[in-house]
Amino acid sequence: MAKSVANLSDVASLSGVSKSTVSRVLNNKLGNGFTVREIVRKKILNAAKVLNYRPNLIAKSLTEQRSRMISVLGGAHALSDLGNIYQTVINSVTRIFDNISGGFDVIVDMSHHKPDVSHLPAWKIDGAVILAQANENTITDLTERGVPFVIVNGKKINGGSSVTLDDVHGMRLAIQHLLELGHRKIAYANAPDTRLDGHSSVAERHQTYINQMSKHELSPIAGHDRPLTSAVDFINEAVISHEATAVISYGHMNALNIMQAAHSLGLAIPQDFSLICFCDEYAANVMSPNLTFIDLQSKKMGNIASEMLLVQTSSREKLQPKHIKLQEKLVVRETTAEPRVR
Amino acid sequence: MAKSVANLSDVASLSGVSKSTVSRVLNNKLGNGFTVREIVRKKILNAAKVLNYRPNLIAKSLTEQRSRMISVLGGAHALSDLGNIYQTVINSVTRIFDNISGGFDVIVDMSHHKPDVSHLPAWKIDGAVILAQANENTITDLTERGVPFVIVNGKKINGGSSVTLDDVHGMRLAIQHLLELGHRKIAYANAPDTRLDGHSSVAERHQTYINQMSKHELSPIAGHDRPLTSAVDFINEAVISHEATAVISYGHMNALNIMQAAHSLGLAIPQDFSLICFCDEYAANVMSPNLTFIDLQSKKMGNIASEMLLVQTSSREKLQPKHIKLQEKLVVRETTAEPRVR
DNA sequence: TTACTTATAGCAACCGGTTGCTAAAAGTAA
DNA sequence: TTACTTTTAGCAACCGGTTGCTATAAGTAA
Repeated sequence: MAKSVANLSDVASLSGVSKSTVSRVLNNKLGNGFTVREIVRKKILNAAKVLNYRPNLIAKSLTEQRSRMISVLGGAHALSDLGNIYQTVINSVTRIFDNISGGFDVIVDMSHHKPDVSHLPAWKIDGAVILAQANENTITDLTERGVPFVIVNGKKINGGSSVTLDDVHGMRLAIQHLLELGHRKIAYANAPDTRLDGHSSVAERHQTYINQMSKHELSPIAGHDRPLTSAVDFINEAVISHEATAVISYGHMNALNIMQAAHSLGLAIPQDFSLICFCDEYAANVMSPNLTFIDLQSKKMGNIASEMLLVQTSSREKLQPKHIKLQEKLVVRETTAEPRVR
Repeated sequence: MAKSVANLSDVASLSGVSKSTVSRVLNNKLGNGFTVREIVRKKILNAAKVLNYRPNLIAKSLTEQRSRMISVLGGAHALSDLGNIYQTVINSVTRIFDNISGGFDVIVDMSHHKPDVSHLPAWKIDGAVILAQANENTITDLTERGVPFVIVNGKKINGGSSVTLDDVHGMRLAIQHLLELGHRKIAYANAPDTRLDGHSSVAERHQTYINQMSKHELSPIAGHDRPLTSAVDFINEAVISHEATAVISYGHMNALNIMQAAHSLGLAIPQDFSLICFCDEYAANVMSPNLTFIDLQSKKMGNIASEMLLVQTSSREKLQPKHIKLQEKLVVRETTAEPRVR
């Protein structure tokens, strides 16, 4: 066997017609001044099957000037925490594009790039989903090449669409829920240090916590303004010393640590204090007891991002970018309750 | 602006030489009967910079007959559990290929494929890493196209290399450790139902548990032969009714559930029972208290797989596949101790 | 039978690069 | 000055497809 895989010419010579005829038949591009007799058509189809012909997509995209590849940039974020929302986003993006007829391949970039280098793959892509953020070079690159992109859960950028979350609203929901249960001493477990540098959620949730507490004439509980490093220390300070009856946690990993620490300190949730955290349904579901949480709508973000990208890639002219902000939702389960009377 | 991105011809005409000269200069393919004057060289380099020229990798790989893409198949496995070993494998594979000079792009396939369809992307790839398993069509495809591949933590397959774990040895280590501490009633928390259908680790760990117990003339504790669905039920049965003093857990998610359930039942670890689980360092590190675990060597698997693939892709002729089996290791931390005297 | 349509299929250029080979210019020895 | 090397760079084919246009065969009306 000289060549392991057959190409168009092989099919053409086996069926005794020209390359162009084979191409048109296999791609069903009849009409437009071109036809074949049924017998020729059968012969070509048969030859293709016999030779196990697969079009070389590289050659194809060279002529078509499109690759049918969608790139997800920043996939490494999905590997950084146990079960963060980006995993869910990736899941829903791939699921949607997999089901498009005509088939897009979704390729996820997982590399850990230098900050000053474009993240884009060197080949042509038809669109990109950016998780959280991408460096400036990547954006420039995208813009220059005219590749449509959608940012998921990150800052809006000129030239691209975005789907973001309303963290202010989410924090309000959390505090309101706790207030309604009767809590007054509400602590906040801030993001750990390792969190994506300066992701807006860190500042927004924290700032809103402060604002809302002050709006209700309550004082923030000590510990809110430092990254959470030791959950045990945090509980000792906020819950034990300062008598907080509820804790709002930046994310599910914080919540996990706090739950474990509470147990080791002999505290029960929600009997000794209530716990509420920001995360998505998937993360909340694998924890026990079932967490009360502010739903980060990750699946919905993925779906919307995909739809937006799909519209842009299939349209011939360049469309105006769209920006969508989703409302976070409160889901009440087992870790919040009325405060114990002390 | 007619064209958004410059191509070889643009650079050629701006610098007043031919395409071929530009190609050779930009790729540094001098020698071999070809040279340029320094002045021409400078001119070309400059023109390329001015036009912000980027080679079209699609065209390039068409002629070079290689794409410099490595595909990781079965990435969806990495999204199924919180922090499973495949995340670590993906991390180390991308890290290694990113650092190769000449640059490989690692693209991770995350889609949820039908079982009867090849997982391979439709374009040419230079190599593949298969996480756990791939369906038959994918393997056939790989073989026909002559793409070298390495299976990580899955069954060996003719035509490809593999890196696997010795689960028998791992389970022996776990049991031996517990025996040495003085445990005699050792329970096993089997994989949950949702675990990759029939992954060999499920059967191997379970079977070895049975064999080792019997070898030491001990009886398996009830519950070992059913998938773990409710950790509370499991503890009630194995630890409370049957007085197990130690639990070996199939994976870290089991362990997490068992720890939470233990707390809710008022049992302390390791005071009331010891817990040991199969997982990798990453998963073990994010749990508290620090788990005693059988280290699944995920980073090492990723590294070895990458090295093997690298050798195969860079060699001209087809190399003999290699199969490597790694020893799992016992890491003793805080969740195992001598059994309490009852 | 002739003239004009319509059906059928191939030619050849092109997508954006790479590379074997050849041609022209410059250098060097005799 | 002539003859032969060496330096320098371009021609054109090729990778594996797509597609506008044209050529030929067959069909139909007059």
